[in-house]
Amino acid sequence: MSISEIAKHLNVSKSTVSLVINGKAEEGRISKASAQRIRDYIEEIGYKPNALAKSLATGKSRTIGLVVENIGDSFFGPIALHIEEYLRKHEYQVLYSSTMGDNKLAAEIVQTMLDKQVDGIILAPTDAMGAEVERMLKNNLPLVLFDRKIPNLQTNYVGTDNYEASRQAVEHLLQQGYKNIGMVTIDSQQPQMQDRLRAYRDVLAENRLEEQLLYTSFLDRRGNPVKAITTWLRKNPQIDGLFFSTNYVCVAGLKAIRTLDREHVLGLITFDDLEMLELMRPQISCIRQPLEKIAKAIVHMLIEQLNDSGKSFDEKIIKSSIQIRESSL
Amino acid sequence: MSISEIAKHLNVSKSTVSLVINGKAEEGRISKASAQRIRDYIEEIGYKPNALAKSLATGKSRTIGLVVENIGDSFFGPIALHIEEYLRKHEYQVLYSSTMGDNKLAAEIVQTMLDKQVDGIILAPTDAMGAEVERMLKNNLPLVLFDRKIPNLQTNYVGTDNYEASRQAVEHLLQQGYKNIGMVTIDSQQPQMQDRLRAYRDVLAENRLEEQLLYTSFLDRRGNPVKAITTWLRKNPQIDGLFFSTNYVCVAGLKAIRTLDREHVLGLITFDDLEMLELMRPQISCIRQPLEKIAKAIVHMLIEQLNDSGKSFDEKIIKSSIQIRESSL
DNA sequence: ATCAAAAGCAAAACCGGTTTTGCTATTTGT
DNA sequence: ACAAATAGCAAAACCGGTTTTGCTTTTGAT
Repeated sequence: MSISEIAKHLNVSKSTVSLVINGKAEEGRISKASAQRIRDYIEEIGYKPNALAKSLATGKSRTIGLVVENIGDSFFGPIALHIEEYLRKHEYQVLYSSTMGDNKLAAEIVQTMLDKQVDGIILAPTDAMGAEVERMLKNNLPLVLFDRKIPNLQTNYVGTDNYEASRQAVEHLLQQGYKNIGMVTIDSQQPQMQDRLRAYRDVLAENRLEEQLLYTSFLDRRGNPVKAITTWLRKNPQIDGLFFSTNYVCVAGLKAIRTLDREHVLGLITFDDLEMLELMRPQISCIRQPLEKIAKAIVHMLIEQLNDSGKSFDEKIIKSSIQIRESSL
Repeated sequence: MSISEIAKHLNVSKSTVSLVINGKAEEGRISKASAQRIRDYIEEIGYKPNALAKSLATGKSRTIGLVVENIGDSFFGPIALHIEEYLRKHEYQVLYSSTMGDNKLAAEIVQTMLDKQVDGIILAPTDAMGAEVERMLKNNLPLVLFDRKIPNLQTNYVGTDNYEASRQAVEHLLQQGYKNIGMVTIDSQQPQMQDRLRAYRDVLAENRLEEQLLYTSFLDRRGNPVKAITTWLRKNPQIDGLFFSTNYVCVAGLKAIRTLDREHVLGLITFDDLEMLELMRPQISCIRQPLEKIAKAIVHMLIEQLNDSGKSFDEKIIKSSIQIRESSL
């Protein structure tokens, strides 16, 4: 049932009904009697406005686009949950998509969201989204990047202290007495991955140790990360400590180690916590990003920009904590 | 830039532009020359139609509402990913929300989605959503329930063979020689949980064994499931095998077992696979639901109803497989 | 040469709302 | 008693599209 039908039924005009519904009876100078009559009828038939029509008229869709790499991932999934919960408090709903790291797909997704007139976008960009992001900025679209930035571009951003936390992780392994520390990461230009890598390299260089790096690919189906890590570890038996750059690399790494049955000689630490990690024996230390805090900061930053489009860009780094779990070395 | 501005610029009418954009130049009898001129200009300025306006006019939003329990969960997250991917093939986008098992919240979420004129809804209902679901059915809204049904209500539904798979799980433990098999589940009326429970009871009864049941609550924050399970196991030292009813119950159970340092005496099997499960020692068997297959079936069923609103309700049970991982008994 | 059919498009109506404008009837002020 | 102010609302314009209708003009057939 539409507003016009209601108006017709009550012998008033659309505008009158609309004003009453939106609590503008006063300023629209609608008599209390008429207002009440309209409210009663609305209540009686359980009228719910068509949000599309409303959005078209007001220019506000009360929908936010959330673009992540993979909603099924143990980092992005919970982040998405918290983002959704915080956004709900501000009466926004979420239109989401997973890019799976695909630039072309990511660009399409963003475009579709813009077509659907989202009021803002929360984006974990793929590594070549500069053009899309610049377009959004030019259109003054409320936008918050998270997890990773676009190099050389000023935007709103929420992330963690990738470099510092990674340094601590690697230094922890050194303090534990491991001498040949390897790192497994993905072959990606994403800035957060580069920072984690740089931290590893810096710490090793400062300690005059040799790097043992393995890049694995998770994107194309042909690559088998577990196998790659297994082969690499077999070829480098001197490695006694490992730093994984992110959650799914860690899972692949652990599988590889299991194959080799060498877990007892490795000191392990990974970026990102996984709930099951604390159950593993030997235990695996990790860098834990405070997911809820990150989500809160993202939403807060977005809401600020929604309320003041002239606001200058903001950047918030949320510190991660090192979760030490002693391996039974 | 809007269609009217384009029309004005080219000295044609809105309708002409619209017809050309939508590939209806032929049937609208627009000359090839005009059509090309319009197409060229569209291309030049990179015009993208306002999807809201389009939806309002056509009555199709090309958006599907996806309501899950928790998008951060290792079952719902990956399911959501696959649903999104399949829906994209049909050019639908996803508006999602997590209910966290809250009936009131779930009802609100569904209402907001309906207000936003979603073309259909994919729903893992909370345990008291009968009224909402009936309303949607009455409105002939394309709807697919999954993971759990509403008792006594005919709807589209995709799920797994909870009862059969659970029976196999419990029987597997028996075959392994475990004599006192307990079950940990949530205190919920959700039909899929009831089916899993019933299977456990039936198998035990058939074997004249005594039930060892623990219901834990994950909903209210005050309950501490790990502690509850720990206490229960301590009080029942005779238990030598455990069946967990779902993924997060399993995680809590494993934590409890770790506290007791009793893992070596327990045969374990859980509903739902977790990627890290295969890495645990001792290994934990599981019932693995084929997530991608389930997602595919859900989307297929929804698309069918979108294309034929008169279609009768369908129900698809996707078989789960038992993933046996031998515990080092 | 004449008339019907078809081509080519403009205009208008519609989707369901919001917001501004403008008209009439009643108050208020003097 | 009369003008000005205000109350109360209807009507219209608008958001940005789609779709139907209807008006000219051209083409084809006889």
